[in-house]
Amino acid sequence: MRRDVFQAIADPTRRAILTLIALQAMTPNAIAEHFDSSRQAISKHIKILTECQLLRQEQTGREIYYHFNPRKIKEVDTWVEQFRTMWESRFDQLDELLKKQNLKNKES
Amino acid sequence: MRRDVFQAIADPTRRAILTLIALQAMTPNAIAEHFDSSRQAISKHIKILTECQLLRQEQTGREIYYHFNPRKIKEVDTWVEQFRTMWESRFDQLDELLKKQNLKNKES
DNA sequence: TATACATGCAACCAATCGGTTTCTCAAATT
DNA sequence: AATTTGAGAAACCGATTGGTTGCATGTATA
Repeated sequence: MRRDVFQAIADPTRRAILTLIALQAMTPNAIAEHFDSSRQAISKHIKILTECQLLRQEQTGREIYYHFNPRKIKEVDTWVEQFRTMWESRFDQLDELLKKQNLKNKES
Repeated sequence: MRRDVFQAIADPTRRAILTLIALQAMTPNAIAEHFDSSRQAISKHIKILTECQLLRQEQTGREIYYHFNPRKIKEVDTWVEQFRTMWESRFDQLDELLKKQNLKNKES
């Protein structure tokens, strides 16, 4: 049972659930109302998100409120981090770098 | 054929390929040497990464060099962005905020 | 206490995934 | 010209996925 964050956010429905829960903790029934799938299908998604700790439960009576855990989504950000400098260096910045190197070549 | 970036990076082998290619463009054979799977299995991963534009091809003779496309991985960053403020507001920062509010309450 | 409600779990199903082996094709090498 | 090499495509296979329906259980409510 591979249950890592990347596999969890691969599904668009699960990403939508996260966006929903991030705004406000909700019960499975309340979450399911936002989707066309059955309550059980949504419950399965919630289970997967909970198993990889993207959500945590808070039981009150017979209702279970699911809360979003920001720290876990940070793992994705950490992985993406290694590429950030690459898209931040735009073409014009690259051009500037090349110009400088040409200058340097001229000088030497 | 669902071919979005999130589904592409769900697989750990594909994430490793991206990390590899980000450093240097490589041919399928060169990539496959870094893994235990067969060349064809790696080729399938490359195909998926290419189809969602995380990689782009550059053919030279019979060899094909695969380049990393940073702009596409930015899509993941954009999605994660909506949660960033949530994990950046740590408990101590929240405590400070509460202290300030207490102060404000005292003053008023 | 009987009934309705909220939730989770199990069984089932078609589709997809990640891997393999085999084959084809074009380009390089001999 | 014959052979080797790099790469993609096809066929196949077991495991997993995402969905369904039906059932079990604990909690509120009439």
